[in-house]
Amino acid sequence: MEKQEIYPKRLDPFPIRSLKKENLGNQAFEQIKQMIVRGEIPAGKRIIESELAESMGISRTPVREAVHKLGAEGFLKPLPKGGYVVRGLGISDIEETFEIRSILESFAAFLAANRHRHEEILPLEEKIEEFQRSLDNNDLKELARLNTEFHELLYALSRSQRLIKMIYNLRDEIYFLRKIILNSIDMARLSNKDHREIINAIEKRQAKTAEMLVRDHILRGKEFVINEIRKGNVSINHHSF
Amino acid sequence: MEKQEIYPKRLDPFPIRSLKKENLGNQAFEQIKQMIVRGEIPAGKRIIESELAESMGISRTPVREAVHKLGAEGFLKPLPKGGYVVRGLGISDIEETFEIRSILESFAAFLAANRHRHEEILPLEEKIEEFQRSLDNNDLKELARLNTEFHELLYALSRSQRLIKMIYNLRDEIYFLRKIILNSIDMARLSNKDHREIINAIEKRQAKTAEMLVRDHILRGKEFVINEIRKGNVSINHHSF
DNA sequence: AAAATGATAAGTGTCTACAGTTATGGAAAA
DNA sequence: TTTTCCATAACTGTAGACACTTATCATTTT
Repeated sequence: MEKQEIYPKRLDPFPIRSLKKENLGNQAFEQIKQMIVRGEIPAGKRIIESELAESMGISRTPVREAVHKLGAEGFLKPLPKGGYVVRGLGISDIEETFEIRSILESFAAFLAANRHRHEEILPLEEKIEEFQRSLDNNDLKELARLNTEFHELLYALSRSQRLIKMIYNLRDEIYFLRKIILNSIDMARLSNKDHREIINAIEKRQAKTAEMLVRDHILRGKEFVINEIRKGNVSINHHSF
Repeated sequence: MEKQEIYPKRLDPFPIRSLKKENLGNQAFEQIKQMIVRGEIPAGKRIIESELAESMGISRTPVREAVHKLGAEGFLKPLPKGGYVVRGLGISDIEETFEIRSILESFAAFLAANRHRHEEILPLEEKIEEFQRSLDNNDLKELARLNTEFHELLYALSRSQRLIKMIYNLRDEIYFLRKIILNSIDMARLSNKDHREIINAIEKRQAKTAEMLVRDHILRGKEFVINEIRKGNVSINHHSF
């Protein structure tokens, strides 16, 4: 077989959290991470530093830096004799990730209920309205973005930088699943209903209620996703060998 | 001032989780991490790659790899114009870390209650007994090790690799605080009493009870530590400038 | 045809060199 | 003496080279 691995260019916007124009190492990190979480590099594929370096027009050094960081963050799995492969996620990995998210995000909601200032609620309500409008217009492609923005606003209210970072990391790990729920119009409606209730509880500083609502929100999402996978409506990354 | 930064050698054993003899990059990672969490490199000190490289007898490349990973994991804070400084922890960082730990570790206990096999309880009970003997003999220097081993055995029962890794990371971040609680004989006794109750609940598969016990266990630890810091009995890293 | 062998290619880990940038310190100017 | 300015030193980021290890594949051997 010819050496013709092509790494496709940007499909749709991936949330780059730290977009201060960075050095090559960090740029490489974000780009490669995108390719992985989107499945553009299939699970099980070995990472070849020189290949990536060439395809990005830079030297191996910054690529290497990026690859090792991705290894440390769990997106790549080290091989016994050096190098990495793209990690694949089995159903139990996905369940695990949803469950930990349910713990962390519900805790963030708990903190948000206690710590938010009143003015900070309005932007969240606006996101909910916007989401609703997109639903009513059947404009489904906006939903993923609005959903992400809603959650990011929400977590910020927890005032816990560490917690937020952990949540983002977990979300990125299952980035490729993010649209499954919202593609079902019924689930999308249910989701926004949840959001309303969550904001309601937070606004009234009912921390325990908010916590419980978020936990159930995420666990319902988990059940739906797992079911879709089991029914074969969604394919998760398979090892390419 | 002369260039004479000396990085002291190993004081007491730091738990190296992956001690398969690694490449220089990973060795450097572990070594530098130790220096940081033990405060051998003071908070606020800028990391100088060539300095570390020389002191470890290797080139800058593997050191650089290690330093960047430590940056990604939060042990080092990036400087606006390149390079890193050792991050310092304020009281609120410490509170934050304890709180997230309380969430994650209590969840691990919840899972452990549901997922453990019966034979796995005995080793935990033995650790508790050993801890008790050390207490009775006033052999306090063993307590930190036994405590760590107990908790590691416990988390393993959760069968959730991701969760365990997150817990370890958080524990490492406040490694330098680990002895404060156990240095108080009263708190150490209380701690082992907690451990007994926790194992009891887990053995009976009372998941919710175990969860609650662990949460309170950790939050009590937090209160104690914060108080010691406030009273000035313990000094947390200060920026060296 | 299957298995063993060895040359070659592929790939990581490590080192060194160098460019560009920021900090330092001392001499010149006020 | 204090401030300004410039040369120099100190570092990081990036590239490229090389050594060593592992995989590949054609050729020989059985």
